[in-house]
Amino acid sequence: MEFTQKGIDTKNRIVDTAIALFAKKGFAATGLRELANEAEVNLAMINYFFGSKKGLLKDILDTFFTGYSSLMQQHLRGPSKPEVKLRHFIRHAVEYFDENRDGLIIVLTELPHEDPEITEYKAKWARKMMIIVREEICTPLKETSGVVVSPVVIGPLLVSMMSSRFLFAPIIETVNPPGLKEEFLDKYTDLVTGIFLEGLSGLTHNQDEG
Amino acid sequence: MEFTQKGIDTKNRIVDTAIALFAKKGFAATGLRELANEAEVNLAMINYFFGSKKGLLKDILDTFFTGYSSLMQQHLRGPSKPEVKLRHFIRHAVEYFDENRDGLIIVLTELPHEDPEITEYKAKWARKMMIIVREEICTPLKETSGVVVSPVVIGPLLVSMMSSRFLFAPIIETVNPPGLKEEFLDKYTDLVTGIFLEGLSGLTHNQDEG
DNA sequence: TAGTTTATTAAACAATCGTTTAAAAGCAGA
DNA sequence: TCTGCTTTTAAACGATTGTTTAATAAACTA
Repeated sequence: MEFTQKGIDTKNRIVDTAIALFAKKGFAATGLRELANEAEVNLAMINYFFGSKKGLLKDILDTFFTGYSSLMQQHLRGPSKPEVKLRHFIRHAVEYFDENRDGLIIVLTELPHEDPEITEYKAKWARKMMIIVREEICTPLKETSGVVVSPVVIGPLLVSMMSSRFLFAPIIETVNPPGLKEEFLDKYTDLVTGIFLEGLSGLTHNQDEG
Repeated sequence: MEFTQKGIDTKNRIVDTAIALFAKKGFAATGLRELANEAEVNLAMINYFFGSKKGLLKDILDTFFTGYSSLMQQHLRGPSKPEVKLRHFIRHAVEYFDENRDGLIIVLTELPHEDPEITEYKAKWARKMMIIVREEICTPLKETSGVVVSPVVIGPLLVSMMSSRFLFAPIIETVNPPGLKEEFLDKYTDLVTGIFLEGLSGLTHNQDEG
């Protein structure tokens, strides 16, 4: 079964609106008819291209994980010192999260939920990422600084820090009107990097007020 | 409408199993019939006590927010230095998260989702917490250290750090079998506190391997 | 152009959803 | 025991769910 150009177009249209809707309303709370209408696509096309609703979710998760995993390979692997690599990685990861806010929200909100079809799949990615964190951060850190941390603790901690602003964004923007600041991303990256490496006491002269 | 003891019992039974199911499968993915069966309660009792499914969710969110907000009032308010208060607060918050893992997961996974009935409600709590963070952390930090951070950035960041392990727990435990370590909570608290205040470079001799 | 594959459509499928109803049961105080 | 209130029950409500089917349209290939 080969896809033609027109087919790819509608397939992308489905994925794009699915990402937006799943992030806004949640995966389970989003109906396929609503999705089909929003994407201006016939209802049956979703099952035609993705087999099932969960197949569509898997496709979305896969895209996000692939991009994130590639970022880890690219910036965390290598002989440099962990602190140096972390600086680079955090900058690119935050940027990636910003460009894929909805995908990030879907991943984080669906992560804890048990679903036999999806769980095994998520575990596969988790394993892959834990290995990198262990080999590139935990082990070197132990050898050079004597600091012993587990990858299954420091990994999620780092992800949570980098994604915090984006996960809370929908509710924050109802409290604090969206800043629309050009420099926000840089400031946020500096803050996360600074705190992760040197803590609150190591911060000097950040200004992201507003 | 006054509740009798028997009524309170079944009401609690509904809430308890709802917390477990909502955390495990997600709010929208959990059916009321499944919940009623699990709680060994008649289906109609849910609407009888909580008005609607969303009413039940609100009740759960409210309990969690009330407890967390109380913790902020208790340990963040006061004349002590921010660093000192933060140490105390983080310890108690992590403990609270551990004792209410399922409630925490429900809050975090439902947070980003748009729902007119719930959004306004969540915003009310968010506002309340932001005020405390601003007055007790951001402002003092600015005056003493010159460090300028926004409460809508540092607040979510701190929450994300403290909750990271619990949010990722379900998927991590499929990769790394649950440790069941008595001392884990203390180690985790020390790690979060240490990184938040002094960063990765400030850590000395943590061991939570396994 | 004929033949084959891919894309799209409207309609129907059975199942489940949250909610409501009206009647029965349980339980209090008088 | 009777009265008024709370709790519980079974049944049905209409709406919506994800999925499938069979037929048609469109696109590509030889």
